[in-house]
Amino acid sequence: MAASTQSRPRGSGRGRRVTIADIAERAGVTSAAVSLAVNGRPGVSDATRARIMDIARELQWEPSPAARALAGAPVLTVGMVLARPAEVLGTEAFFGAFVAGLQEVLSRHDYSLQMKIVDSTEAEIATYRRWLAQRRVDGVIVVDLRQDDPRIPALEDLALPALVVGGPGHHGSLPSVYVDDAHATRLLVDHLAERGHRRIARVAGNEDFLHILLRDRAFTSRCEELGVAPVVQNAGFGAHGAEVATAALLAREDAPTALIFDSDEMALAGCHVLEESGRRIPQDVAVASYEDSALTLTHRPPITAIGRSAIEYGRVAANRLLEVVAAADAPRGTSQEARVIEPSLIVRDSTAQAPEPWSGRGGTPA
Amino acid sequence: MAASTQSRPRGSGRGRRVTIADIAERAGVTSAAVSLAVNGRPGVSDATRARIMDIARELQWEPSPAARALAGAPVLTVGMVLARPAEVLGTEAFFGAFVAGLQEVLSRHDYSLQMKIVDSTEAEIATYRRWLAQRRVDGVIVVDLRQDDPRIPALEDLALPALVVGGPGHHGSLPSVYVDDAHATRLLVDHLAERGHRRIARVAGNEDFLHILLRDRAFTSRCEELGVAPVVQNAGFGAHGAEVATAALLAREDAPTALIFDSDEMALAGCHVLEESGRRIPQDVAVASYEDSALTLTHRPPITAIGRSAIEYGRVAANRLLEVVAAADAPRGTSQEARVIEPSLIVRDSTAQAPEPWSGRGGTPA
DNA sequence: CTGAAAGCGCTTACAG
DNA sequence: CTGAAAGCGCTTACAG
Repeated sequence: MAASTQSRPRGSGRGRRVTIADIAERAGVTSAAVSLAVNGRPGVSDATRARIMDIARELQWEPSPAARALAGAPVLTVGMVLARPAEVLGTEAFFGAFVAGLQEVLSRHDYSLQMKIVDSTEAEIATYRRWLAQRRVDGVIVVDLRQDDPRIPALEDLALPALVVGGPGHHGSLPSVYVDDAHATRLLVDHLAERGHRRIARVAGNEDFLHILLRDRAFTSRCEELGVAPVVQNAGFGAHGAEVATAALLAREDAPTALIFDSDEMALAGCHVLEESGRRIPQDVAVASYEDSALTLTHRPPITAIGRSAIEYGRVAANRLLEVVAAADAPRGTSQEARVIEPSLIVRDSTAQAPEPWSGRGGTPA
Repeated sequence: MAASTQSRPRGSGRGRRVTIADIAERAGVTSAAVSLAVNGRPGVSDATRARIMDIARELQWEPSPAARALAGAPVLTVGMVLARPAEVLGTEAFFGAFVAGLQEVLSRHDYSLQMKIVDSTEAEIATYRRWLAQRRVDGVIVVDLRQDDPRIPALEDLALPALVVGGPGHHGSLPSVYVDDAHATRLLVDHLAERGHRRIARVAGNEDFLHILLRDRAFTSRCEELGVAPVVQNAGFGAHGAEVATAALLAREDAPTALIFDSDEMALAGCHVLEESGRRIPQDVAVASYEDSALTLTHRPPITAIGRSAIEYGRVAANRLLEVVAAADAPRGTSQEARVIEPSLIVRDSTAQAPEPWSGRGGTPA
């Protein structure tokens, strides 16, 4: 190893680190001048600023985040607390993609994302409180929004810049970004109705989450508007729930001719049940998913899905959070507003065909 | 909002924060004594320590990470740089699960994970250098190990505690954790050979990565030991590559009777091609995957897979990294060693059956 | 076991 | 535009 073997200061780092004092000495100015110069603030002449910058580069100076934070500057970190077990997060395609999108934007702005996994909503709120007291983060991003979520009043009280992912509604006075699930629902229902389906079922995920609830409502009301018979089958989350739910739907006398699943994982699981039962997709049953992914694309037939890219969702959330954090320093601005992501429908073969006429084994003809 | 509207110190936080000076004053000791007490270090009597702790709790004191870091204490953060676009990361099931496993362990130890996405290996190395200079992290975790990886010598030089995920070999003098891919390969090949397969193909991912290369080698040599004809079909990563590769294999005169895929995503894509071509799994072709997931389990038939849980891999890596970081403070210990994760084989229906006798359309009979 | 002090590397008023 | 200083909240020697 090329590193010096003599004992170095605690932690790490080879030799003494370069500080603004070193730069100041070389430049023949005070460290305050250096601070102003490197932070692009007025107070030094252009000539001195240039000289200082050159020396900083030459000395390979890097600012100390700790010193900056201690002196009151932003810590350039945002936090996200997850009150779900690693097992659940790890198996959900949405999580990885969302985080990747967040990271991409945050990294570009020299921000980092601090994540923490806890096991209850109370622990989540306690973490926000602690992060604020420690000045560990400049803001937080709140996910998995629920109806009447206790985190919202807690955060409103805390004066910690926060962005809620989810809505509309139920995010109190906090800024939010969300995908318009009602619109997505209408896209799906309209598409299936157009294809001639008159009995459409929704295989619904965990209804604790607000967006699931919003889909339920939009689904029922849109079906009714179109004179279509809506069925909502609760499935909890995950593949297994979707299998059971699909089987239950198939067993009905008036079995639906089209199924909409809340996630790509659920859709796949449902498809397998359909195939096993001998149904063909889309000839016997049409299938669509609220979540697009490599899986929906790869499946045979490829599955019609809502093009809400989780990566893009992450990017939008990160950009919005950075705005919110920046606004927190400024005089109270108009940062409360929500931002909506408009979903699109990607039509694929799984809904390519009209349902075959029902050969009278019960159920109301449309 | 209940928060005070009067101007508060820059950043955030309501009112003046509680410091060890406040505790010291209340307890009638110096702040040094408080520091010793709250950090569980000797130097204060048990009685004073207890009194100090009580007051700290009462005042809801939280240590300032910035002040601690500036004073030389560990920053309680580890870093991970990813030199892959968010798009790729986001669609890979492994990433989310691995991160979830890392986070679970790190969170429990009050460590946080700092991630950064860059677009080249050079940028990755530059990031390590910068993080070290800034004292931003206590250590880093290196993923996506390649043959003769330039990051290894760079990190050996940098005296930044680092854990390599990958191996064996090619991690230089750095500690490493890895899944024994050679062993996994033998498990798969042996299983298929036992089932009577004599023409086995490996649909291989991106061979830039060391673990893919190690699988290739182990695959060929094990097949030869067992008198089985090995075929390695390069597919790059992702679903599309796997489809093309599978189709190519099926087109061969001596088409294999068993296919091993490098990931669950690839396996699913391959299965769809098989199904489209009219092949039945496992009657006509057996399928196995190096990566287990909800998808391999949900598929019909369920797919035989290596039980290398990405979440568990993340947990092991996190624990090992924490050891490495702790060892960096201590006199140079024996932290260079590698730690191996032993994979297991989960047999499912996709390999349930012996291949049907080859009705003489070419190829060498076994 | 306890006290008084220096120092970590910045930023931010406040004088000149 | 520039200088001298205080302060952020800790930890760590170093004396008593």
